[in-house]
Amino acid sequence: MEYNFSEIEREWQSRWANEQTFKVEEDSSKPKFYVLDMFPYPSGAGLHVGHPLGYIASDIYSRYKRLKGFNVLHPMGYDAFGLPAEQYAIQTGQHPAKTTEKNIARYREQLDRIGFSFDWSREVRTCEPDYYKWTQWAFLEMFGHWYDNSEQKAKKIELLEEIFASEGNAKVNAACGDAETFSAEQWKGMSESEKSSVLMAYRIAYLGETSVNWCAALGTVLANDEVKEGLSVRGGHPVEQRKMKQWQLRVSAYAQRLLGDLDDLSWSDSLKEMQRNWIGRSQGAEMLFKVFNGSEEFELEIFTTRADTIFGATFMVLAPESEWVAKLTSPEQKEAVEEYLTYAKKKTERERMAETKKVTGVFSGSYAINPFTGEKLPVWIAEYVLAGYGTGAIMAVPAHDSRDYAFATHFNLPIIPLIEGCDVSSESFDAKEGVMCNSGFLNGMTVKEAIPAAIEEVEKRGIGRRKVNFRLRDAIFSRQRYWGEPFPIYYKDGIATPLPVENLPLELPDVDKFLPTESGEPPLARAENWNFGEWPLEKSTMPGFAGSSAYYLRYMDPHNNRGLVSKEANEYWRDVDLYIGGTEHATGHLIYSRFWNKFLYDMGYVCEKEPFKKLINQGMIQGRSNFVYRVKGTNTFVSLGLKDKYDTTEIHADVNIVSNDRLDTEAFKNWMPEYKDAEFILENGEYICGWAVEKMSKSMFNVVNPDTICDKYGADTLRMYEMFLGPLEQSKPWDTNGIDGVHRFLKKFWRMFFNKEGFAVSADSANAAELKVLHKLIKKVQEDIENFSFNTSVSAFMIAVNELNDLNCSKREILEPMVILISSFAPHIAEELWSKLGHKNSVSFASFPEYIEKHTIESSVEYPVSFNGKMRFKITLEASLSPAEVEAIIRADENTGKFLGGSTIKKVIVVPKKIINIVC
RNA sequence: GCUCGGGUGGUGGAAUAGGUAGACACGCAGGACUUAAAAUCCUGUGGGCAGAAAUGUCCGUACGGGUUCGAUUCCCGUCCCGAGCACCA
Repeated sequence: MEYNFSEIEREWQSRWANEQTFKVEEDSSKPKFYVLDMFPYPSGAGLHVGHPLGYIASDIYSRYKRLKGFNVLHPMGYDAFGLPAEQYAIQTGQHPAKTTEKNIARYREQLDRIGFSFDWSREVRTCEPDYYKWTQWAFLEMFGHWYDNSEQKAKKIELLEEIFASEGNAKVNAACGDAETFSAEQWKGMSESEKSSVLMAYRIAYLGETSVNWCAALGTVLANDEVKEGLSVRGGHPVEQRKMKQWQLRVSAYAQRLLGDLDDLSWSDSLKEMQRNWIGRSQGAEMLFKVFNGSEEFELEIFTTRADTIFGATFMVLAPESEWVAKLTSPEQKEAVEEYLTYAKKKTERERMAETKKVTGVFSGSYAINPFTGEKLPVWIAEYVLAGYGTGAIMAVPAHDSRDYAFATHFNLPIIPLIEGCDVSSESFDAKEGVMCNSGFLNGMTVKEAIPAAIEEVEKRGIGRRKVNFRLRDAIFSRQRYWGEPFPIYYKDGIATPLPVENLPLELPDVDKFLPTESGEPPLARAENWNFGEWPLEKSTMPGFAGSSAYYLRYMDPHNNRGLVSKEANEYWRDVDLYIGGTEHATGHLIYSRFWNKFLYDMGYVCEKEPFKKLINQGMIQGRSNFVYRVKGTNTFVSLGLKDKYDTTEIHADVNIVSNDRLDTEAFKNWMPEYKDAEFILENGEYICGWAVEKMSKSMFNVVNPDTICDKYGADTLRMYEMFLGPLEQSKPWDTNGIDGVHRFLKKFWRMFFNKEGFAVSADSANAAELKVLHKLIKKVQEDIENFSFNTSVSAFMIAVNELNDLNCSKREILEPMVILISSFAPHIAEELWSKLGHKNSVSFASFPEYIEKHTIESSVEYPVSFNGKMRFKITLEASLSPAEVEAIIRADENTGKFLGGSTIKKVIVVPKKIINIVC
């Protein structure tokens, strides 16, 4: 009987859907396991074979855990708000909701064909009001709270108002923007509007002026992680810096916790490292320098991580945007400084980056006093100092900082070396090592000793203090766009006021066009009556990461209309045990989600402080393009091996008409009209194509649709082949060349259950050799799945089937456990065989221990023993033995090196170089 | 520039608490079945040398050193590729 995969797959997919096989409920009798994929943005292009890679891996793991007796939550949904749908809407006038709906339907169709065990009853879509109600709710919670640094916890804003009313803000240690110190009396004397602007500086979701990434082409601001190399990640449009009033989330308040809690997560080192870099903790000191502008004296605060180099500070530098610039510019320098400021302002972020090597700056006319040497230090203004980091001012130590060095050389400022024996004649000595010199009381200390000693001295003199700085900035939360969550905020007499919770969700209104208004207002300004009562509503919408920040919580309890997630559901499912997704979210979604979760944790809404316990980054699937070579000026194409004999042009050929790099020449002629009359110069009767690894995209004609693979080979083959392609976490090109091998394997496996008459599985009991194959397989596959080494487990199946074929084995005792084992990888064929074996239930819930665990005897034991008291040998025993039995056989006499109990050893191989293998 | 990965046959990749490198698969070559093709099955397949053959032997995990009885694996240096961050003081 033939392996008719299309019929089998169609039948089982509809049964799983009809019987809701994978629907889960909270069940306290079973341990929970939560497996999550990063949900997709449903783009118009549909899925290509690269997209499901992670979904296949997570599905294999989910099915495996289900077999192991876990109650597995494995949901799927759509990150449905976003720029592409809106851009498409602007171009075509079609409502983004419509295109999104259509794209989702297409995605769902494609996903269903691959045979995933998702619980679709829990599907979420971020653009549905029932869903974004809770995104808006979380925003209001953040608006209603402030962050207490002393307790490292978010607290209610009402509490802050009480503190202000009773003692002012002097003692409040909060994460906040600039706020003048005031007393309780002053607070009470403030107007509503003044109070509101003070409180705004403390809120976790706040409206504040900040330098933002403005993308003119998209007409909106972008978060730092949405900008790469000065261009927008979506669309690649130029981005410039602008000061604007925007909604922001005080992510920076959580910097230390986001950093610290990283240690306990099972994430890859590289991903953790990326987050650490992004958070960018640096420990140093803030120091006060006396500055004099010719008429007035001030104290200028700077930040440094190298307090030890204070004796080498020869000048000071201010960021052009620093508020100190105005105070410290002397009348003589006024013109030069203003000219420089104009120059710096006009530069876009992109130009700045392109010119990082270019040294620019201007002298302010003021001087600072080095508190340790008493030396007069000129204060400069230069764009290499950033306003947003530290205090926007630095002490420059050219001998030991390469940027200061470049500046000092350019403007001819003094350089004082501070490390014994270092050479600073051509470059600075940046390493934190060596012994200090020219440094007063620090002389003779190593740098490591000098740093804390210097800070201690600074603190003692009362001119500074220890300080930790973070690179992580608050997240810009407004977008001047249409297709996003509206803010539940209205402006009452100009004061930002939260919408009452009972008015949520605030639904996205209809507009006539999706463009900004003529006056530059966001598209929501076009909506009719976009007001709350008589007051205008906020016209920005929330960014893409808003909806994806808490979706994993919503899956736990997706239909709850009283809360984001009920306490019961949350306490049962707790956190994501396994999260699979791309590394491109390392500094975006994965930071925001963790922040969002920690905030909800502080509120007591969720019970785990981290959302994603284990995280695997699947590699990207790149495209593998094929080329044909057209002889210049003709319509003749020459095969790869002969192309050097001609003058040719390389042209992309559609990979779907190429198989094993052999071109289907007839299909090629029909592919495009211009090739209709193409002629070919063949080698050995075939046209061989060239190939290259490129991004998978339409323009390269290398996009492979999973549907095509399912039609030709079936979903089970697709699933196993994607795993077989290589290690999950490695990026690799999609290459259909090897898929026949996997398909052949499934056919072979299928045939093991049949003879000429039909389905035939023997009831005879298995012999030792057959059991050995099974045991080896069970051990290997279980180990591999636990280690996410799916490619080697596919190999293990192939080996087992080959070995059993050699043994002519078709015994139920062997085959039945194999069906269960393979069901994670190839669920359709497994279900079919399982039902042919006479089982009524789905193989997904087979009694795993009954079949598998009774076979998990160690089939091969590697046992180290000591020999001559010195050397260690590895002994390999190729038999089904318990560790105790093994020990009885191979225990060696420490002194003589002779093996005890040697009578059971059948064969001892001593190969050259004294390696010993023993076969029992 | 800094950080983190990674360099193994014609190809994708196995094997690292150090122990017979190249599992498995693709491709290729030869063979069986077939009028033929497809499908299926069998054999061979890192390189050099010797041999009619079984086989033997030397060289081989980017390159150069080191530790070790023994290194693809550990250490030092060099080169190359990929990813991330990038004036963060």
